[in-house]
Amino acid sequence: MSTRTKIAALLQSREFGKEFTVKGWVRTFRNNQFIAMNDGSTLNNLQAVVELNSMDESLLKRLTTSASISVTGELCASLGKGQAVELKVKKLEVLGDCDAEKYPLQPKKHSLEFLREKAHLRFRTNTFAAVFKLRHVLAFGIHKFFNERGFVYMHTPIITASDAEGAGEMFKVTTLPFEQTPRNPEGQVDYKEDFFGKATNLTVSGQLEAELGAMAFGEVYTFGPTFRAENSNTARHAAEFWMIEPEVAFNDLDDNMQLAEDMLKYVIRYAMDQCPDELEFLKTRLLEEEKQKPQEERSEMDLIAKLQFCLDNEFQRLTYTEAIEILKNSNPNKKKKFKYLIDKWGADLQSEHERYLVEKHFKKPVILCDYPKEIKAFYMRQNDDGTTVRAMDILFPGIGEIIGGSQREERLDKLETRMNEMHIPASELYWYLDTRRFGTVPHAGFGLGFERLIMFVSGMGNIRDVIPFPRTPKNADF
RNA sequence: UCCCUGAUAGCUCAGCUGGUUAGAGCACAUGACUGUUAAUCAUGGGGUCGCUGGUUCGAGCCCAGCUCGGGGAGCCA
Repeated sequence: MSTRTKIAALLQSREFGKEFTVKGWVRTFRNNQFIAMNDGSTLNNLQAVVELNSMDESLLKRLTTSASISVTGELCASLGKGQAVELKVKKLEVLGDCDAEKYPLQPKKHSLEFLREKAHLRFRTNTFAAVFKLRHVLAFGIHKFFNERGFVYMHTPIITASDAEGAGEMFKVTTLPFEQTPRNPEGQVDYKEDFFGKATNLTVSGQLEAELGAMAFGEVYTFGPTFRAENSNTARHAAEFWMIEPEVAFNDLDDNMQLAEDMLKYVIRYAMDQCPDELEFLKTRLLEEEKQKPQEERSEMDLIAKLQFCLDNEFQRLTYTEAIEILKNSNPNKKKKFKYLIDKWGADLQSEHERYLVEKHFKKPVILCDYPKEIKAFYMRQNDDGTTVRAMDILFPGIGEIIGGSQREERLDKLETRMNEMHIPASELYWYLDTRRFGTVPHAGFGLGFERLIMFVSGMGNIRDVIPFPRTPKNADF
């Protein structure tokens, strides 16, 4: 068995004179002498120094970008400036060659679009190493947060037969042959012949099932893949994404908003604690990128300052009605700069309105609540005014909606009436309605788009760059 | 799906009003140099100008359709 020291540990070590073995991949080989190598344990590279004429020339020729190597040598204080320690190479072995002429990545800046096409190799770049390390840390932080608060992690089904929720277009799951699908006497596809004996789809949300768990455990959360077959071509939509959906018995909407704000702040702080190098790198990357933009489009704060600002300030809470008033009296509305002008109560807010509220008016995360019932889902709790429901959306700068949630309608009669109005078949959701029949309680929950959280924390502008192998319309490579 | 925009060397991009041999930097190869930090210097190889059709004496450039990317919108997380 070979012992190897990880670069993260070695860069911290000051055991000069001691011999270590390091294994990793070449990032660059400079001056026929200096190997910058990385093993994934840290964003930082180790400099391994080959003494001139101490190694076979043909061996050094093989030190191309991304060749895998094993290096044994003595740790010493670096003579050069960029690093504190370096390894004086005694033994060098190439484990796997990498043909520099065929290997697509070069030690230079590549566009994100180009790297997206090389998704199988992009982990080897600093940017994506940082993003996907951050993704791991944020996922872990979310589990940590809920675990510390006594939530039960619940696995809701990926394949579901309930098509009544209306959260979006669904992917069909079937084993029926596309040619000659079995038909019933009316000529429709006969799903009785299908694998599950009924039409099934990939889940668009675990919420309804999570509510069932909350009625026993009190507080549960889901964290799993979610699928939407919408033909959405934007930087913040994917066909397959991960969603976190807590559901808490006895919580009202205010508790719900507090839980969401606490959770976001907890995981952002956790990422800042665990990934200082990664965030520093991404901050610099973003500053470089913004140099290309005209002055007025640049951010006022750098990435780390933005995250810190988010931690230090209360999210702005206001009702839909208050938001409409602000928008109605806003400059862009008066000067008719909005594409969709706000004239009356009841209109759904467009992206431009949300962005105005978050980025121009309040300049911090905003929680909007108490929306008109017409523009929200059937399960949201109706307010006494008869026109609004206890819904809430959390809007983040640059991202838009990062969380959507509500207090749920726990009163059976009100829920059934609303389902009727919205033509949702109660018979198919008997199991959901049973929670309101048997020991119903007020409860609330929300859905957090995991990739949108990563986008916010990493500063990446496209959802395709925060999920390893993104699935979007016309793209399911790798 | 709609609006705008783009596709030229392995990568990033320039290419004038349609004109004869399509360029640069980086990468790669060869050599020089040797405490470099995306090393530097010299030399060299490298192109189906996204695809299909059209206009024209002549198309990288103009027109139409298609494919894919980017920005915005809708749907939402």
